[in-house]
Amino acid sequence: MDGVDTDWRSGAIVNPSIAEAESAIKRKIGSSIVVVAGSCSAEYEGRGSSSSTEGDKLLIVKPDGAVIVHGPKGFRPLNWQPSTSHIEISETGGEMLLKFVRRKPRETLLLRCRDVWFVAWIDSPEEGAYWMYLSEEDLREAIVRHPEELLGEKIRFYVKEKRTPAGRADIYGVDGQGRLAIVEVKRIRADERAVRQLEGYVREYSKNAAVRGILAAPDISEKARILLESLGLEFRRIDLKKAYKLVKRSKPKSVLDYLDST
Amino acid sequence: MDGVDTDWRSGAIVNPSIAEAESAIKRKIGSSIVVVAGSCSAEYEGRGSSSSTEGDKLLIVKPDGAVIVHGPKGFRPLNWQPSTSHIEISETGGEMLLKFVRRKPRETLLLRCRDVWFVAWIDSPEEGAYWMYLSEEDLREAIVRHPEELLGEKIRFYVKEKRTPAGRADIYGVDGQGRLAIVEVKRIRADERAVRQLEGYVREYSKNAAVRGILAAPDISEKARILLESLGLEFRRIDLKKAYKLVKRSKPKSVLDYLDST
DNA sequence: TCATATATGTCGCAC
DNA sequence: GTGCGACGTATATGA
Repeated sequence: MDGVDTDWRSGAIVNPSIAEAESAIKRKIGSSIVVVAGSCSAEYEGRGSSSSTEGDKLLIVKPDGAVIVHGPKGFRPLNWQPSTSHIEISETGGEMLLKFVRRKPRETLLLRCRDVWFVAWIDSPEEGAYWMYLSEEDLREAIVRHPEELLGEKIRFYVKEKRTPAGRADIYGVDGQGRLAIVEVKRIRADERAVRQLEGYVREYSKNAAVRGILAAPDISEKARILLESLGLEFRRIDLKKAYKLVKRSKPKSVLDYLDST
Repeated sequence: MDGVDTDWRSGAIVNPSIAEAESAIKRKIGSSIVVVAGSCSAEYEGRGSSSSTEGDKLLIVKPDGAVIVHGPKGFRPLNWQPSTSHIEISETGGEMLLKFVRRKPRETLLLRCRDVWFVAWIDSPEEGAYWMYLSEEDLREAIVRHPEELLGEKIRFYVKEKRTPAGRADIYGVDGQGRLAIVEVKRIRADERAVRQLEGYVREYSKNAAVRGILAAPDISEKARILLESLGLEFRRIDLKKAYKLVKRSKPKSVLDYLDST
């Protein structure tokens, strides 16, 4: 074995024996991000079932119990476990067995490693602040605040995310003619599901009065458009860049607030 | 620096200087799975936008151009790139910059690393065979082949995934009384969306004749059940274990075929 | 805890 | 390539 182990916040051992790998993993798991590379097979049994024969695998175990197994290709893991309630590490017949169990839903992931190429770790990893912008919530906010710019007409919105028996619609308002307008917002191209959802909300209210159903999205699929028109609903194309500028201008403090708190 | 570099199929250098890290990454990228741990910030701009401030990150770059950035928590990566068309590695002001560009859609991922904890790699990684079973397709197949065992009645199915203007229903058949039966299959607990979908397909056909709409799933949410009953649709609880046994028994060769071909 | 809705969703398949 | 629905979807949020 050719090993390196230090007092630093991270370390690695290269080409360890199975026993050495096992000991290092046991010592580091729970408090560190542990990365194990080796020639392993994997079996998963839970909501579905999967199996992979021996091949090079990269295993990542995080302090919060997240487990990720990557193969040589693709960005999606072969197997994973969002949170693991129980971990067993053992050795049998020159193989290292790693068993990750999750309860609710009951799932088990079993790794069987014949060779370990390296074990590496980062102790007590620190998280950076993270944010995304122009979320669907931001877009809703932009439409509520700037209906004329984004929808092309004046609508006074008086409630966001109103509940109805059929579910929850995005925003409700009153248009220039005093009619109720129900607006379903999508940050991405609207599909048939969005139309059906909107239809459900509109139907709920149209029992009592005439109601406009408006689908606001940057784009709409052809099938969704046909369905929407056949149901007497309206589509408003949203300019995301415009919305982004409006949100940025109207509440730039949201990001600053976040930065200040970190 | 405390480094290890060998002739083996894998290796690692621990606590390298920025220059050493850069050189190792440049040498290994493309042919190896490269794992880099360090204190980095990341910015993504493309279909969405995200930003994370300095913190411990784990970067994985695979030979096929897949890039994955993990933080200390959760099973989902902070950032990723399914395939990268262009990679730039450089050094500025004591920081290592890693820029990953993807074309179509145009996306860029920029990592800025102030410290590198380790760089590790697996050369020419080998893939094992992989398969999954009891997918939704398997379940559909099981219902088509064994309607009596799984739905509790004889239905002769004559087409799978028929297209309708409202979309695509799972399976269509004729029941004992000669009525058209449209079956929507869900491998997991059915929700309101599933009911709405089924309703759409049924409505499409009920213009011409009486049609039964059957939702087949291992479970159904309470709200979905209420909606389903109010729409005059039916629910059939599916025993997944029974379905699994039926599929395994009826076509065990699928797995064997796969094994033979590897 | 359950239910709902989003996602840089991704993936696979039909057109 | 686009369109569309499934996914071991995971994840956040509200009831």
